[in-house]
Amino acid sequence: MTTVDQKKLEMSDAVLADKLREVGLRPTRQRMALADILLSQGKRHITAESLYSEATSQGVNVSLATIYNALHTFTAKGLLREISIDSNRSYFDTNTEEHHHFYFEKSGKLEDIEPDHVKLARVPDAPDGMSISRVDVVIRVDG
Amino acid sequence: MTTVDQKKLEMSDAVLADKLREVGLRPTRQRMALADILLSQGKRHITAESLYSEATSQGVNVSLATIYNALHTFTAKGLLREISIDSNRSYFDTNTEEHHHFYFEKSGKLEDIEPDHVKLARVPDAPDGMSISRVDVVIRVDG
DNA sequence: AAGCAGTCTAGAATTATTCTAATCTTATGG
DNA sequence: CCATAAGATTAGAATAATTCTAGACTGCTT
Repeated sequence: MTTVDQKKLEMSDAVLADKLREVGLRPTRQRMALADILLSQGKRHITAESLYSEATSQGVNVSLATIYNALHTFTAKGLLREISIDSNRSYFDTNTEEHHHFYFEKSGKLEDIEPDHVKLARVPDAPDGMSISRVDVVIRVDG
Repeated sequence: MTTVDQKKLEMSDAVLADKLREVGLRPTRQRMALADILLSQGKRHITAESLYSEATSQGVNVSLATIYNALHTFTAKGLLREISIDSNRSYFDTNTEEHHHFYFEKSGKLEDIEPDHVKLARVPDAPDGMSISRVDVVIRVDG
């Protein structure tokens, strides 16, 4: 954050802090650092490990427990979205808008699909008095 | 299998054994027992744990390692299909045909969607010389 | 400035899955 | 048939990922 040499912050600390407060989270030092990594750059697909190493390599000292806390609370508050590929591969997506993914089976990488390249012609009604909270489409390609 | 009182096998041992041999798996005692649970009843959504307890409660003695082996080899051979919901919830589906799912966030249960109730109007081309190996649609409902 | 609720941390604990290496089984070929 | 080799199974150890714990700390309100 302001503590180190951040050349091209795309979001000021004030804006980030507000973003956190908006969803009811206190802008603590660690959360600010993680929010900076997660929210002030473009859309990204992140894992607990990748966030952890990115943070530590930037000189930000957070425990792994805090990484998990942050990922979960951010997700619960709608700042992130979780995408699960298989039992041991799950990503957090910084893009929370309706969109879908390619999954590359070989590399294990995830990639956004251009929104207008997928279209659901028919979506079933939710059973009973339930409502649909989300539709996920994952297209697996063998590359 | 034939060792115990199986009242209403919906698939004879011979048929099951052939099914295994067809995909290059030897019909061992354990695999037969698991294949019976997995393949000779209707379409089901199963976890490692649920398969394990179902097997043991039927008096079939298999180690957990064998459960995982079976689930993975069956999946690799196309007898099962894995569906991952979130980092710690993943199911094996005995229905390997193209179809999609409702996921009930409250109960954690999965349910097939009638095939003609979902329709993808547009699917993107796979990048490069890659090809699409599978399309998964999971519709989350808040019930 | 003080206090409380919320947050952070290291390390222990838990959970799920995979590995190991010894033993056993199935399919085969003589 | 029997011997053999490749393939399977197993218990238990090992690993990996995530969560828990309890004490220290910090942002926010007054």
